[in-house]
Amino acid sequence: MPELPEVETIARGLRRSLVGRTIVGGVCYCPKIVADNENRWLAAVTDKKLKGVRRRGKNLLLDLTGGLTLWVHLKMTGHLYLRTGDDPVEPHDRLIFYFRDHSDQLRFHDMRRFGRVRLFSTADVMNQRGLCDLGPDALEIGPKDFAALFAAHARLIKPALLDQRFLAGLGNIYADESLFSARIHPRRLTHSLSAAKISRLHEAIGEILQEAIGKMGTSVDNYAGVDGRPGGYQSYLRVYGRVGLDCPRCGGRIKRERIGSRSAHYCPRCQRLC
DNA sequence: TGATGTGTTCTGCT
DNA sequence: AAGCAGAACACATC
Repeated sequence: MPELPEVETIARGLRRSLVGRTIVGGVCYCPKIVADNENRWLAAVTDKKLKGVRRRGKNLLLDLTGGLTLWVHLKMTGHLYLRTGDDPVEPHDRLIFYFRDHSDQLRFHDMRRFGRVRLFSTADVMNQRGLCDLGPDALEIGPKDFAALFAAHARLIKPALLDQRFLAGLGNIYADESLFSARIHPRRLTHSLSAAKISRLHEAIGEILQEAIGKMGTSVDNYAGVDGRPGGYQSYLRVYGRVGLDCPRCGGRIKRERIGSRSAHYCPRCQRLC
């Protein structure tokens, strides 16, 4: 499940491999993914050059010449990767862009078809729901704004961290890992945390996201970068997916519990409620 | 065969 | 108003 570090890794891969290149066409095998008039849409990006790639939370914005921006959300099982014209189309490839001068292709692959690739004018794209209502980016927010954000809301911290309107970029993996690192119980209320805990959580989120980006993301459910290489952070996970194993910090037993209708992994011994 | 998990949006409730 | 619960989406995996 791509979260901020995986999306950032993809953004960097695209910047390295495709910025400056011109799209000469495309094909869509799944109208739902483009959520629009597929033919008009693909025709509109033909002969446009990829100018740059931006990331907002878990969203990717591919800025094209002609004042156009492709908005990509990978949701749970979306992938973006490079192939050549010699590579056979794979079963869940949903959308393929062709590039000039090479046989290179950018493919959007999505087993479960929750992902979206949509085209907007660059001026308009940030007004769309899902972008205009994003909270501050988890990697960019400063300590003071972070503390103010938590003080301003009274809600369970785990669902808050997953709410992209509250803070943008974390998903289940990094939310659980960050709470573990800061020794905060996932049921704590946002406004009830001490200044020291808030500060520690802010640091933990920054450290964990940066470290995960350094490892090119976490590969669970087949995540891989645009070059097809899996990430390496899965070896460093301390609570996510480790139910019943020993806590690496205190030796307690890691628990999984439904909190806010999502699974939360934590150590009940070193992440206390009070 | 059927339950599960996953991100987001939507609806409806308190 | 704010936050929460549950449903819906789609499908491989167990």
